[in-house]
Amino acid sequence: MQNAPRKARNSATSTRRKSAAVTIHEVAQRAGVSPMTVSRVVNGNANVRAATRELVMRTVRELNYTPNAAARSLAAASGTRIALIYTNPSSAYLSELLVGALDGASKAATQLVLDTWDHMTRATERAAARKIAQSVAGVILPPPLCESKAVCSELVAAGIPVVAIASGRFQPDISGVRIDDFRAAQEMTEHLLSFGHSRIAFIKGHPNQTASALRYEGFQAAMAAAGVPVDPTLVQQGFFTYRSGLEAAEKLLARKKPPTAIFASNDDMAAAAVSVAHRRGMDVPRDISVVGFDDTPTATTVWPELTTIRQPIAAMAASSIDLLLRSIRRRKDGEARVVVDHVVAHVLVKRDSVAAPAPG
Amino acid sequence: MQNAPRKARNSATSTRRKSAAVTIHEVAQRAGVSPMTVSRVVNGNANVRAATRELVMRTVRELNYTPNAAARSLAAASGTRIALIYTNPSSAYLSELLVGALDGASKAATQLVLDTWDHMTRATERAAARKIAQSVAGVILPPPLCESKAVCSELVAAGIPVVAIASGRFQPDISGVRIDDFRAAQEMTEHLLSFGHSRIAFIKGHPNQTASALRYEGFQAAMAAAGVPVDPTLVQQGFFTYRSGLEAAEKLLARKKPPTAIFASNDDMAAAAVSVAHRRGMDVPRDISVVGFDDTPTATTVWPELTTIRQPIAAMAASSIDLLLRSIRRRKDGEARVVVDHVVAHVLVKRDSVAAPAPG
DNA sequence: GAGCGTAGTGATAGCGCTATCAAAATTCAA
DNA sequence: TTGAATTTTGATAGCGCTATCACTACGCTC
Repeated sequence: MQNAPRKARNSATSTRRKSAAVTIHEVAQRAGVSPMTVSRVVNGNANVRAATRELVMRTVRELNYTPNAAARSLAAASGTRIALIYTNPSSAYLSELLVGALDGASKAATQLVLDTWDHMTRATERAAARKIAQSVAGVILPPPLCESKAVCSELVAAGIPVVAIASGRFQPDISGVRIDDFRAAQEMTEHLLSFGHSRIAFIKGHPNQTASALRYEGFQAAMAAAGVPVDPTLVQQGFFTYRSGLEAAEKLLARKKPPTAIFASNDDMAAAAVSVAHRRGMDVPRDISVVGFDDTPTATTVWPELTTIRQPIAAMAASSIDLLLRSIRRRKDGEARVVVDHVVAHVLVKRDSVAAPAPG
Repeated sequence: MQNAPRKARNSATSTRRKSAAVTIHEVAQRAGVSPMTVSRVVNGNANVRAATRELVMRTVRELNYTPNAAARSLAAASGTRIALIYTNPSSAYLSELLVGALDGASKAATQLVLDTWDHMTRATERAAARKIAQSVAGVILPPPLCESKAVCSELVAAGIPVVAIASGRFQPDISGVRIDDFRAAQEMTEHLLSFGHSRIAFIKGHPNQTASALRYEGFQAAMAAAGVPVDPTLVQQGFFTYRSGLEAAEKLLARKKPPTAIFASNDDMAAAAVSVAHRRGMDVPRDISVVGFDDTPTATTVWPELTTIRQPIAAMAASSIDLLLRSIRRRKDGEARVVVDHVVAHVLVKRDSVAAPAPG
């Protein structure tokens, strides 16, 4: 018994509303393949002949096709959601991080979910990690969360891929996207030395982040290489906050023989150092040079603008999404977990906060 | 040549993956109605008999049913993408804006796309607006873009809903989510007056943003209401940047009889004022009080922390998404465009930058 | 040459929901 | 009481995508 013969779908006959967006069918038709093949290419997944892949990709580009995220997550039922978990909401590079992550996510038609974990104990962190592991397919961890053994181990145990972003050191269990903090600090120190500075003070970062140690080690290494001794009284502990920078700089500049340059482990502390110098009637950079690290908005907000190290956070975030997506796919295909350490280039940005030390 | 006998589909036999969530079908079955009726009830939409509605709602509650956002947006084909366009990447509240927008978007299974428009002429803005209008169903516009006639008119002409966020003044054509800048500035001024200040300086915001004018007017109104004359030489033009705050504060504090309080139109300029005060050997708040506006991270970064007006940007962004989605739906239903002006509550946050003026 | 893997591709059937329209139930007018 | 107007409900057909599996080539072994 034949069923209703109504069949000819789509085209313009549908009574249904029409969304203007390009669909996978149009791409398929144009490329002369089946929608399924397009899907495979777009997802970089299965085995598609190189020639076919090439053709489809070109068509996708021509038509400017973007997968519909809703349809995708509905069909896959696997809701490819990636969580970005952050702790300190006022962290200076948060917006750049978000912009980058969102950009990467939207290019890949992946849903990005945000989560703030504040004031957590190790136990609640564990619980939160377990919970998030059930609702997303991957996690991006900026510092200081990526340093938390509790969080990482829980996530790894749950089998979900994790990417640590801007964590100082490569961790054996989880992938990372970062700059070479050691090398960057070394270069910055060399920059200062090249101006003739030798009494260079250093304000350390928060001790719970490996990047802090690396930056300090880079500083030490450059000083040692130049044969300039590091005066231990010119090394102050900071915590990456403006406040801590204020205190550290205060101690540094209250000395009868203050340093001629201050290397702060991040921009906020450097800005604080500038503020303290001003309060004491010193001109920056004439009386003292100050440099920071990270190139956050703070660096260009204060006056004079800070010489600093640029971390391409947005690009790093976008590439974290890529990395994560690849891991997720691999995992779904039953392949073994692969841990990647992606080191991206930093840039020494020279602005107006460095000059040669005053003679004498 | 018999084919594979796999046949018995659906029900629990489906070879397809299974998502654990309760579906509309289960609710329908349990309630003894059709899925369509459940859909209607859940969407509060059409005409459903009260008794039926009641029954369905009870069942929904019993089963703890939550609509699948992906399926919903797919079926409704409701423009799934919303654009958030911003200009100044280092704008202090960008991250809060992003967090809020992303949160709202993910709750509604809407795709959020970001776009940066920098260094644009009126012509390129027009072109960009026309282009974006083709690829998204709605647009969120933070300042200063929401003040651009070119952008707004182009978008409105294309018929796509627009929400201006934190724009000072209600615009006839487009919906807005904002605080009452006038009232907020008024309250802040009253706060200063209540401490006994009368020589209050004001640093104005960028003249291209209506919020600037409103804040200034609020200041004037409060002064007038208190019968305190505004010294015109104590009013400086700023541009919302730290640098402009620096210059304005410099002029203000160089006077032989400096003000006892400075009301800056945003936090960055207030922070600059603090810095200038410090440089001149003045203590904040003992020698001079300084207040800001917006409650951006800057407000709590500097020392002392700034008394300021909190704009709940994240919440405003989330509610912009809601507003937009509703407009999009209305538009699809062929209903007339409705323009909403949503004014949310601000908060006067008292911190450490205000004290009574020094006697004498 | 029959048998049997193995890449590469396509046909089919949904994922959970809603638009559409027809059918059924109800109300109302005459 | 009956026919018409109205309200309420349900059956059906997709939204755009992907999981699954059948099928086609093309090797390869024995």
